[in-house]
Amino acid sequence: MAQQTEAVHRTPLTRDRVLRAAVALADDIGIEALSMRKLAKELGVVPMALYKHVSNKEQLLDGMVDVVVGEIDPPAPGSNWKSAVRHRILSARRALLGHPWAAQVIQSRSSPTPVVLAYMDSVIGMFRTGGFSVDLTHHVMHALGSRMMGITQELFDASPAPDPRAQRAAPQEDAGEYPYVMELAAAAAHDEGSVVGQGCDDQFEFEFALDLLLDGFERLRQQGWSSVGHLRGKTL
Amino acid sequence: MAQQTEAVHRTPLTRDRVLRAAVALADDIGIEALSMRKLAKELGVVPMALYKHVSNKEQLLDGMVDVVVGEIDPPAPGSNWKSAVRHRILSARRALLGHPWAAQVIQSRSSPTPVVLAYMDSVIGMFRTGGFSVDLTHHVMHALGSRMMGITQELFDASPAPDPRAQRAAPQEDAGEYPYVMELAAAAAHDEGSVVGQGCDDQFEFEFALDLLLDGFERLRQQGWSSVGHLRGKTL
DNA sequence: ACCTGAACACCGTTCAAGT
DNA sequence: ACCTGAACACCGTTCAAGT
Repeated sequence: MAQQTEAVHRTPLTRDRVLRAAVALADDIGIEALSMRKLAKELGVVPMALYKHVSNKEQLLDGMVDVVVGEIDPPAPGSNWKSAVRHRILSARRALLGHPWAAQVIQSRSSPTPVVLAYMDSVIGMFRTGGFSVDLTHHVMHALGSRMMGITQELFDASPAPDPRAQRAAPQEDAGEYPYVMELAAAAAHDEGSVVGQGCDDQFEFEFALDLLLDGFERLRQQGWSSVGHLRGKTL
Repeated sequence: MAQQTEAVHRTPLTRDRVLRAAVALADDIGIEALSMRKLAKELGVVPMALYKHVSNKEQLLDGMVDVVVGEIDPPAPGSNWKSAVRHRILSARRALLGHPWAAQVIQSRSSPTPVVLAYMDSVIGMFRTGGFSVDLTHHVMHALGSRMMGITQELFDASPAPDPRAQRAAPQEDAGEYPYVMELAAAAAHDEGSVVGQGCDDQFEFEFALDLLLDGFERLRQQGWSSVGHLRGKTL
């Protein structure tokens, strides 16, 4: 115990070591259980020692996101815009899936770090060099939203959560309520041939939505779409 | 003060009063500042009194979401599927915009309440009665994701956050870094004719992405699209 | 100048003691 | 049986006292 503390103290604490330890700890115990105090204990230092390398917990989370974004593959050169964007986003998704907490933390950040900004810049560049106008690129980036980072926002699960609370809260609507939800859930459970409830193929759903958007983008690009002439909230 | 406490005590505490007070308090002080203790003080009761009506803070948040979802307009009858879905989702968005914390809280819920499930069911029903197969409806609901609740996931802002930290963290890359981001930000700031930085019309961006998806859905419906024959993660 | 123990101002929730 | 004060086991962060 004292020996381990000694050994840990030998390698000096750096911002990088703090961030990597935070990522590993969050992977291990979950983001909601991650605290400055536990992280300090994991590194064999006193909690206050962390504040030499990250000014507060928010900056720690920023840094953790940077670690994940660093795991995204560099852009593959020499392909058309669509497959370039597609591969980059699917690579971001792969990086994200390695860290269950990452999607949630990324979405909680209030302003992008330089690392995130650099990733965005490269994606924007793919559209621009692929023949998208500044105007269209702008709207297309908004339409991608967090999907650009490989994040998909699923509050629809097609498996209405065998949650004990739901049962208790609505005793009379067990059987015939939510007929359309039930229909979908039943079909999803069936066509997979797997256990009831699991059902959905997340990767398929992600690519389905991504391709739907990319195809839409391509169509607008070919049409020479422009926001000029469209109704805007603020008139000129 | 004592008078007010007296008056508040007269009307008995109910789950509904607790939830409405929580919504009002979160609107007022922000979701991160909302605590069981502050909510109790606001209602003039001891913290533990809340636990008679919500079993823990998670269930309080569930209930707060239900209040917001309750503000979504009922479906307008007798229109085609696309305008029905469009209006319902834009109504959800309007409800959400009244409560700055709502989007974040909705996305943090692990399983839908009966109220949320009922809303989902009605949206699914619009697709089904509009001629969508169970299969296509399923994937289309996934593609909508949280946009179905009026939520858009913007981590791209087109205004690279005049954050003092970013300046400090990257001193040499002030000017020429992120050229594509800068190009977009400049164009967004310009074509609005407004103050630099504000730039984007969120409502326009939301509707742009929503219509892009709905148009894509319509195209697939007309084609009689089916997931059978498409590559899936799990082969049959 | 650096480092850190103790303290501050909070949390959500449990529980036993009071009515 | 109901209600609630005090306590428990935590937080992130400040700060003054030590080296």
